[in-house]
Amino acid sequence: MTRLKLYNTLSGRIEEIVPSDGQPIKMYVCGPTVYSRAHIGNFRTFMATDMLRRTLKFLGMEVLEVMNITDVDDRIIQLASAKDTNIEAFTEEPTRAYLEDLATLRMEIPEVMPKATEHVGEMIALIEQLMARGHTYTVDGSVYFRIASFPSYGGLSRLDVSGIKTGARVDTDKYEKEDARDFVLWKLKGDEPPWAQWDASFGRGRPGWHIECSAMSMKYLGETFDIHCGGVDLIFPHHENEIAQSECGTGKLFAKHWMHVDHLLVENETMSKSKGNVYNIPDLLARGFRSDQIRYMLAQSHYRKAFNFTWDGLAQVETALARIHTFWNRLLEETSTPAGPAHDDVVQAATSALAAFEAALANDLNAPEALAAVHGLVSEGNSVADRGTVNGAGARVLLDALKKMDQVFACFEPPTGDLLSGDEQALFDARQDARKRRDFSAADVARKALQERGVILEDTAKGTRWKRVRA
RNA sequence: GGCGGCGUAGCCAAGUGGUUAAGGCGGAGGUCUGCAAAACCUCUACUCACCGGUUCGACUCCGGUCGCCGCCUCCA
Repeated sequence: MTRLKLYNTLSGRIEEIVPSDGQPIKMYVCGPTVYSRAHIGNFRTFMATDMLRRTLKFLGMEVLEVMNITDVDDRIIQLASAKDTNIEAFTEEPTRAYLEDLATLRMEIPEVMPKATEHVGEMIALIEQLMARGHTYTVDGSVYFRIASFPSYGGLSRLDVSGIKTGARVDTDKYEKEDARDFVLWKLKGDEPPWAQWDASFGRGRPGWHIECSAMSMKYLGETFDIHCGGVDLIFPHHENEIAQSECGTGKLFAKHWMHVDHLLVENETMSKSKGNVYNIPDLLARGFRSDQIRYMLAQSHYRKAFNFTWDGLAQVETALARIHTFWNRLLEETSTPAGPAHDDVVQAATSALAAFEAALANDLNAPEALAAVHGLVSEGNSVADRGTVNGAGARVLLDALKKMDQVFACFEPPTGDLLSGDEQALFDARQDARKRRDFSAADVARKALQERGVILEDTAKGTRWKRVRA
């Protein structure tokens, strides 16, 4: 079995992912905070983790993935209060929208998607454990983690935390801490509404942000698990804090492997509401792009490199992906060609493309290189098809290879189900009639009319095909 | 200031201490076609920000310069 080699933030090296005997690969992804619709930057990260889990499966491994839904946080409480509602009602829509977007992008649904509010008990238990082991202190009823009690703190981010001095930063928590590096595990009941408070042995209040990931990951994956994923911005302090509270709570190694996905920029700028460049999935769909094109765009980049989203780039994706779709359709048609064994060069093309594809992904999820293998298959396949040496069996071999690759990219299969409208169908038929009469000027009029509606025609030996392009 | 990353053709983007520096988009020419589209063929970086160094040999390793970016504070 080919092993996946993945960069590990913890060691700073590329290391193999090896499942514990008989166990699935256990991965945790820091999921969305459901206070508004997730944007394409969020999905850049989640697309990378989707590619990770699909690659693991492609390489023959089982996967157990947990992705949390953060449904308690200051923004949520604030927004829900302002709307005179509560957490459950307020987060319902953003959560639904998130799941809808995941489906749109054909991301596999993680095996477990726990909500923070449903795991406050586990968080309290972990905090009690930390208290018992002497890693906490309490100020005005709020419980803090004492970083001084965890000497290896800072190992993930390689930050010299001693430089972070008390009072050296703006403390938005408005709670007093012994040391600025310390972080809150439990916030004492303040002026938040009753629906944002929970009872704990150490006082009524609400959990800090970091504790939920520790509690939920360990509940479903065990105290030590394989891969922990998230955006690069979470390395510090979130993941650093997770490690501290988890390892101090259990005395065991928390996550073996840390995968961090770099950010997405829009036209070379960071996304921000003031710039008006924060796009979400419905925004892109509204511009006429299809979900498979959006998926291809997000999946094509290397996860450890900043990805620059541009409208021009998305337009380039349209053409590149159309080439693959056209090839797929061509193979479907060729499979009905008379049988006989597949030619050697066809089998060879499929085999070597698949090998290159697998090797690329196994090498730290090198998506661009994997895509090169896909396009290589398309080129060679088209080439032999043009030479007429692809019979039904050969086409099936090529299509099987492409389908195999699509287990990871999930956007190579041409969109189906799209139909011509009545008007369009009438124009299409009229053109076919005109062509039969060899009245080509009439035929071209019909084609032009269809083109203006975004329908492009292709006359082939097996009939006339049509496809829709962005108007 | 500290830590880290990036700079490859018109655009996007891989890559390696040593044969012709992947692939896609775009462009040029050709084949095919009623015309197109699709596809195929040929061409499109004598060069990998710049300057030094190490080496038999560097785009790939080291040092420096310039430029861009991220983190050190909530953030995918």
